[in-house]
Amino acid sequence: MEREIQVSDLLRQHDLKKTPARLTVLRLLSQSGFAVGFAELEQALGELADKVTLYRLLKSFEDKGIIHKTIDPEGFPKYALCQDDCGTHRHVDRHIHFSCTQCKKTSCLPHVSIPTVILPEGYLAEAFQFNISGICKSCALA
Amino acid sequence: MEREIQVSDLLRQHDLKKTPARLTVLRLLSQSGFAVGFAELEQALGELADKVTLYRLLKSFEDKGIIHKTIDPEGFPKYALCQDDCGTHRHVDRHIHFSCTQCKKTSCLPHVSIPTVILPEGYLAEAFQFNISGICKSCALA
DNA sequence: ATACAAATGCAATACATTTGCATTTGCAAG
DNA sequence: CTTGCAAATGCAAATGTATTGCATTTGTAT
Ligand SMILES: [Mn+2]
Ligand SMILES: [Mn+2]
Ligand SMILES: [Zn+2]
Ligand SMILES: [Zn+2]
Repeated sequence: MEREIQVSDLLRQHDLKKTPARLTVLRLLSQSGFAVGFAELEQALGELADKVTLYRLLKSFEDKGIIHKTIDPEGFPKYALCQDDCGTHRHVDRHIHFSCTQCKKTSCLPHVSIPTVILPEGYLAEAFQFNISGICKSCALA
Repeated sequence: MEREIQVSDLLRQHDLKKTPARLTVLRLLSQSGFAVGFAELEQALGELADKVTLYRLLKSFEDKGIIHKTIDPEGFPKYALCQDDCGTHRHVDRHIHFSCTQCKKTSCLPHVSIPTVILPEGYLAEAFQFNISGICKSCALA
């Protein structure tokens, strides 16, 4: 019940009511080692909640700084729990994403150091979005 | 007429017929220093061509390796001429993109060197997509 | 000038996401 | 344990974006 308590707390901390749909989504995201696509979340919900509800809760989670969205190289949005100190309408997800061209899974890579990009004179960097695609560890071994 | 000849050649080289819509799009892309959004291209075409035609010609340009598409931080696709040696179904657009949060313009930065990202053991990088957002040169000065 | 494949226009379709509104539900106060 | 109410949800409709089918037009090689 360790994890259950964690996701409940996450909701309470952000003034969001504890509903079955929200708990299911947060549980899946906290257990999966990957960024999860809409379809997979929808399937996990099953009859538990409508597709519209999923859209809405994802939106509110994102607004609250609980999850972040990343677009994989094929254009599909993937969702993952924020690991950094994100807050309401303030995201600081400074990490690289890796998408496997074979298994199509997207991973957050918070331990990979962010390279410094030297921009031309006059440009001011504020945020970035780095996606690397290739073969993931699992697929490489198989 | 310098540029006109260039875009005509571009079409001929890729076995694409020289049509008003295609010429207009290529001229705009070759003149604009930025990656251009669908809406702007559509406006440039005016009555000259249908929206569907624009979708189709962009698709064929991309397939042929004439243009590449990049998704800006707000999710809008932007199109730009390929600068590297891309070919039919073979893109090698290895450059960084910069999107200004103020003027919303996206630029290709072919002269910015690509940083080396050290991935965890077992991962094999094949391609990347780096987008930096911030304030562009023009907006910084203004 | 002719012929034919390629390109286009228009309508219909497909699909993803958003919105409006009536109903239900979580939760806090009494 | 009830009650009250804002928050959350379900369902239908609306929106927005991109694709497809098919009849017609157009570019270009001969
Ligand atoms: Mn991430
Ligand atoms: Mn580019
Ligand atoms: Zn994989
Ligand atoms: Zn700018």
